[in-house]
Amino acid sequence: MNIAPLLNNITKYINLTDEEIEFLKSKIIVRKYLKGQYIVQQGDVCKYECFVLSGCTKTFYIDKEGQEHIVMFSIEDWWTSDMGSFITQTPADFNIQCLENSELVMFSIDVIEDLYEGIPKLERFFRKLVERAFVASQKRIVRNFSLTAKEQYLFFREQYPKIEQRIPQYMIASYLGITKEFLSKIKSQLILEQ
Amino acid sequence: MNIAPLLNNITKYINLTDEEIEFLKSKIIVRKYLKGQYIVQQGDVCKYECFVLSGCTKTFYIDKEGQEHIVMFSIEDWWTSDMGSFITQTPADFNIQCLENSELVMFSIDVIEDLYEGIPKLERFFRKLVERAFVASQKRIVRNFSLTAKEQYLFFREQYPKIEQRIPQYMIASYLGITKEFLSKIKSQLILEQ
DNA sequence: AAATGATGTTAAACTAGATTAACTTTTATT
DNA sequence: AATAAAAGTTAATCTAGTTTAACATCATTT
Repeated sequence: MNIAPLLNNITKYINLTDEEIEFLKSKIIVRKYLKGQYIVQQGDVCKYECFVLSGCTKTFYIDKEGQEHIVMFSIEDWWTSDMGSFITQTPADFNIQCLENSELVMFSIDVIEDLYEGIPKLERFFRKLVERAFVASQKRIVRNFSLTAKEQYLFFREQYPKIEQRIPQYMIASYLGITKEFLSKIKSQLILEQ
Repeated sequence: MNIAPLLNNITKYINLTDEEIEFLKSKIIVRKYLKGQYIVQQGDVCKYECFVLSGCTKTFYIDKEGQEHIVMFSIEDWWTSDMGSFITQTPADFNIQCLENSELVMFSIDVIEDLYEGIPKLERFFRKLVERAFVASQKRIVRNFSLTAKEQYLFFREQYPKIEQRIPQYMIASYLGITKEFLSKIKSQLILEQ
């Protein structure tokens, strides 16, 4: 198992000694999932924070009308979990499902706590990670309020060009909070315009 | 200056010794603002993370059409800042303005860094604080996608009854992402219903 | 008490995006 | 190659929420 991408990700924010890396390696689990498999199911407690080594996941929930709403996608080098469920160990609001065969590094609550004990610097790493996630989430709220559907789609396309190619359009529509029919209309408008 | 509410807030997540409390006290600044004064202005670098001892603030941005969008309110016992600007020390997306005379504990970047050095446990405290802020932000995105304006208003009223009473309706409309006219319509519908 | 400005309401006309439904294209399975 | 299933398109109709504009109420200042 090659966890170099994880180490790269962590050492963007903090430095690790060789012993710390060994300690980290001794704690983590790498797991493979097949396309379609669930990492977390709405209603269950989310047991892991995950780092994506390869593959792609979607995080979504099913509303009271049975409609699916995609909250985020995660590809290589991203973290994913239902953080609300994970930190409080209460039932998850979200499902996390693999859209491709994927390989993930899994951090259980116990492992995370052990790591914070053994490598206190990791507390800083995760603080910075969540700070950035929070800022991204705030910016998304802002976009939802001030951009039209077309503008949001253009933003998405520019921001996540790699994701767009790997994922069916109807899922992108769901992520943007619009119907697949309307996204289709936006795309045909964009073609006419250029 | 009575910073008991701040200490209470921190000791919800971590314990502090008497020396640590003294160290903390030696570092922080408490500042008073008048109604209408700005704590942060869009375009400036956000210099402080703030804890509200008393009063009330709104965090908002002005979009390209000159329209104001309120992102959050903060009252006693809440934290506020433009975190994106603060952690990267780049120009702020948001304004933070006092809606009432307010008293705030101000943490500059340097002070925060000193505190992390002197009281490493604070790293944990702020991690947990931001984790919760992130989860709340995610849940807000979910509500934006799956609730009607009326449902969102009812949720707001239930969740933040104290805030609703202190703030003009048109600001609540802005926070909910709807026009003041439509909120007015919703309210008159609610009166007819009961 | 009058006047000004800020806040809130009502109603008519409008629009971005949803819904429905029929159809086409692409991909996967036998 | 044939079939089925999944993904994407088009168009007509509908609706939640916006826009505009006129008016009403409340609070503050003189």
